[in-house]
Amino acid sequence: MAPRPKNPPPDRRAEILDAALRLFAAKGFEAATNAEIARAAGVTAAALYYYFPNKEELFRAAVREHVGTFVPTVADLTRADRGLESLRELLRRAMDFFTDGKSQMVLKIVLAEGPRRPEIRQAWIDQTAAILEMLTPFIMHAIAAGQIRPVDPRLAFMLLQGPIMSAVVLRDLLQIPFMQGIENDAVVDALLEITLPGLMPNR
Amino acid sequence: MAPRPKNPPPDRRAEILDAALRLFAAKGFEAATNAEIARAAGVTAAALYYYFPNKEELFRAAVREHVGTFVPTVADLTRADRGLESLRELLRRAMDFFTDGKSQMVLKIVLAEGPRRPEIRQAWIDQTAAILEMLTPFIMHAIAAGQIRPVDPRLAFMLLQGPIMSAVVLRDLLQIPFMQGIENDAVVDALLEITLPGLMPNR
Amino acid sequence: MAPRPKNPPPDRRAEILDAALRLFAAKGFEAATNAEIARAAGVTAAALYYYFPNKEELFRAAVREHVGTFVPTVADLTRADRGLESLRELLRRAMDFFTDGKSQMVLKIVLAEGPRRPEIRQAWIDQTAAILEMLTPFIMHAIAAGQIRPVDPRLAFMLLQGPIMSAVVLRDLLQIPFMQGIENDAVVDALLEITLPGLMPNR
Amino acid sequence: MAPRPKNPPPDRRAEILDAALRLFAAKGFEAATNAEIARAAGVTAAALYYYFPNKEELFRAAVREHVGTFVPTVADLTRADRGLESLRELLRRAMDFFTDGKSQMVLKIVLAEGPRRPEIRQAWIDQTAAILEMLTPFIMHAIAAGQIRPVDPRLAFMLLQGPIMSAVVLRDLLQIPFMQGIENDAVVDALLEITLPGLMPNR
DNA sequence: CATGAATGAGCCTTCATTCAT
DNA sequence: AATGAATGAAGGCTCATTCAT
Repeated sequence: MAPRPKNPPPDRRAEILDAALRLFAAKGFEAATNAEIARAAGVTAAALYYYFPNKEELFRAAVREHVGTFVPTVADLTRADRGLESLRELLRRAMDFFTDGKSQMVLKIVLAEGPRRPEIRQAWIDQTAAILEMLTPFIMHAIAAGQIRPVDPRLAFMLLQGPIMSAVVLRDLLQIPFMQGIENDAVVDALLEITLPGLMPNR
Repeated sequence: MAPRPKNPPPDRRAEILDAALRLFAAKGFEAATNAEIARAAGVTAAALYYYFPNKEELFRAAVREHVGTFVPTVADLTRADRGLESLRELLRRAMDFFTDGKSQMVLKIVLAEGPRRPEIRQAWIDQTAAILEMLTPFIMHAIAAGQIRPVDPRLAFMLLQGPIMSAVVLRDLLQIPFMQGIENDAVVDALLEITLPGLMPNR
Repeated sequence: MAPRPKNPPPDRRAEILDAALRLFAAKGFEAATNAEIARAAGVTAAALYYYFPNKEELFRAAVREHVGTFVPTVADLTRADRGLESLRELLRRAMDFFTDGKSQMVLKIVLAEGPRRPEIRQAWIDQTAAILEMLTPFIMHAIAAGQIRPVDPRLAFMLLQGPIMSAVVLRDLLQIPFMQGIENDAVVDALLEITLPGLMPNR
Repeated sequence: MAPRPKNPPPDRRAEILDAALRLFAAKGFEAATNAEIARAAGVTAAALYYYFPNKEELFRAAVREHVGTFVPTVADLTRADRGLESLRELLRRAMDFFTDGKSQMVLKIVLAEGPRRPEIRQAWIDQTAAILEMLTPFIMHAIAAGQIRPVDPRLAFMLLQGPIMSAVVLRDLLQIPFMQGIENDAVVDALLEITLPGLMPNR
């Protein structure tokens, strides 16, 4: 007899996490109700308690699931250190990453709940730390190689990441009309053509 | 059944708005309860309804009170157009402004509730629009004068404002340990010495 | 110098009682709020407490003002005992009386609150008692005179008053469509031509 | 946090409706609180919201449940048209029906809330319409058969139903002392012996 | 594995009432 | 004579959570 693959095994847990992330991002932790999440996941509110001890944990799990996803990308690019080329690629990837739907959900959540929920903040801290730990030696190396001028790596980070964040927040999250129509590439190009040269050593 | 403190007739409305802003920033719209806000303002929850029709309106009023406060500063500096000097001053002032307690409260609220509350988003949009309307001609003028190279003013805005936002969000709102100890001046200096030169025309 | 008649002295108390009656009839005791009544009377809610000790008393006063107004009419007609002629006149007057706006307000209130408010019920009891006290001897007299057949005066009362009440309740208070268009006169005529003959002794 | 009585799974919904009807009749819609109703039904106030979307709907459901219960009786009696005999029976049944506890609750509610709540009024309208639709041809038929004299069926209705309503309202709802002790039979007899003969054609 | 039924706690809101002015 | 400001008490409703089935 043939194996019974049956219709795709409904991964309830994943479905719930998915619905949860969506609703937490859309309405915030308090305003998103268990009932709503459950409905979106196709189960009953009571069912949530089979998979998670409580709403708080469901929330954490949903966020954890997606925070830190960008770290491997950074790892790859810094490891294969091709200098400025890697940096350019990194900026491109970062911009694309934070333009993705799920990333924006997480970002929304982190910006909204991070300031008041230690665990959320911590998750973001961990992620940032991981990235900076890889980026810092990379930048130091570039400085030593005379490719960029000596700066506090944290400031360099802000200078490069800030505009990306600004673009995502103003254009996507707050949807400021004036900022609509600015392409991801335009932002990255501006970084590459303006900020990056500024970072280079005066000849 | 209803005694009442008397003596110095304080500005209840202002006190309530103050407490409201504080608590909304600290806990979010949903999590901040009327009772809490009232207590912080030294009145009863019922008193809130004497001054505002409901929680929602109190919230809006509290936010409106402080959104847009930075606009006059931009107006002053762009009007007295002293070129790059004005821009430098503007960056310094912006950094200081968003480091102020009240501004950070508003920022927290806007980042948290803006994506889901049209009125909040609109308030921020209006503010940004006002600033950009003054900044755009200013930048165009600088381009015409050959002081900076030709760029989309919106991208210039992102390049300059992004790092400020990044600093405030990462260092102050999310309190990422790695970012602690970075002074406002350092950020502004980095902008002035790195991004700004990058904006200048190639010699 | 001429007398100073000034603009009609605002009889606040009367205005308040008026507004109160209107609103109590329209929305019921609980649903009619002090603020509403006050607004309708052109004063502040606090002002009500200058004229009445509390909402309850205002309510009673408003009802008392108008309950029993029909008694004098009955008194006149039974005193000047012109037999059946008086009875006919009485029915006509009763029908007209309860068709009047204020009477219907009171009736609405009595039917709604009477069953649960002893004072209201009592006011109605007193009124009914007064009427029956005058009507009973009148009917007894008519029986003795052989004008109507011997019946329990209370039943006679029901037979004659019931249809009037039915008309007012069904047509005016509940506004049953089917009953619209029935004139007061038609009801009175039916009573005079049908019930009254039935009351007469068999020839 | 939420234990619960179990054992005989009683019909909660019915129990709630029952308690609701009782309390709404006794204290009116506004004055009857959810907590009270719930207590009377042996559940928590929150449980009401499991079965009904809100207080208003609970109210409607409770009333609807019992309005119109008398219609089938009328149907039976008019269908099996035994002329005046049927009418006599109908009056007897009507009197008994409206003397029943539940009917009086509903009547209280309709008289109290009908004038201000369209849905309640409508329910009563529908019921009355149903009855009149059966009664009208019945009366026309009796007229045609020369059993009663030609009258507007609506007036005939008032003449017969009015005294019943009067009896119930004055004796039972308002509990006017003077009207106590009047038996249902006495009212029906009066109708049969006085009003009915009046309705008959003059010989 | 999932649900239906139910609850306790708490929140927003309304309202009658007070009292200094 | 009347009001503005404020309150205490309560009410309707929501929601996370539980548990027997």
